Amino acid sequence: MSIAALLEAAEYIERREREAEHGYASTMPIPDDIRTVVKRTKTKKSQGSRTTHNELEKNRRAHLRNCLEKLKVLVPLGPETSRHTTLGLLTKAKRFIKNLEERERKHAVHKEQLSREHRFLRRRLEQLTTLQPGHLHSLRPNGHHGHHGHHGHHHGVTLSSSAPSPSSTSTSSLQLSKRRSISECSVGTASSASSTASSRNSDRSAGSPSVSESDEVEVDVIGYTSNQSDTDDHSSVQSSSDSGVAMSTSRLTLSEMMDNL
DNA sequence: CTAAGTGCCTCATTTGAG
DNA sequence: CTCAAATGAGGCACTTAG
Repeated sequence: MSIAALLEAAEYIERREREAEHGYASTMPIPDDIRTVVKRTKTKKSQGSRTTHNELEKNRRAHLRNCLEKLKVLVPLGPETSRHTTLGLLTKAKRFIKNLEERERKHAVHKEQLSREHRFLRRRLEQLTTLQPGHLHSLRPNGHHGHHGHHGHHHGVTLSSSAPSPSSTSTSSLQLSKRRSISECSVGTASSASSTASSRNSDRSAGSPSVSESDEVEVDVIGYTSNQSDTDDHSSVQSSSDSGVAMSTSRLTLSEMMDNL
């Protein structure tokens, strides 16, 4: 039986139930058999009242049964569906609801994580857009200063993240960086990643340029290296030229980032 | 205020399936 | 035979119309 058929059946039951509405206490038209019972109670009180009461009780139980049937449709009953009791059904429903709640909680946590990430990236973008081209050069690690004047008018910049205390890397940020580098680093990133890696290791002494030559402002958005500190909402990650820690990774042009946001 | 109606609960008994 | 479900019956609490 298909889900659609089950839903249709449930809907039918619900409709009938709404119409009958316990068969009493309803403004809806009451079926003839019930109406006669009600009439009878008004004439022959003592004897009929119990009958009415029994009818009402029967309807109430039918309503209860319908609800259980509907619940049965909603709750996955597993392989031993043939032999189910009311108690079993209710137990399974309880477990089912708990599972749903658990999933919802996990989703909420994930959503919060993503929104933090989103906030962080937004801030970074704002920082970059407000920076003047001249200032961008100051973002470069110290080792690059002065040596390569021929970069001249280029706006190319490698985002270096200031790591206030490199030893304070949290586990969550580690996971974050791993996930990011796996999911977001492209093949084209490899060169930039390696270049930033080399600059990280040697830029204080050798100073090989990690700045790409481009007419647009290039942003190494993501892929923090593992020794990089990252607080919960990334608020400690700032562009600073003296940390010597470069963010490797996928390069997006500023305009591309704008498009994405 | 009171009788009647209604909803819910509980207990005893019956019924039907495994 | 056992067990779960269905049914009948009685009772209690609450609401409502007269």
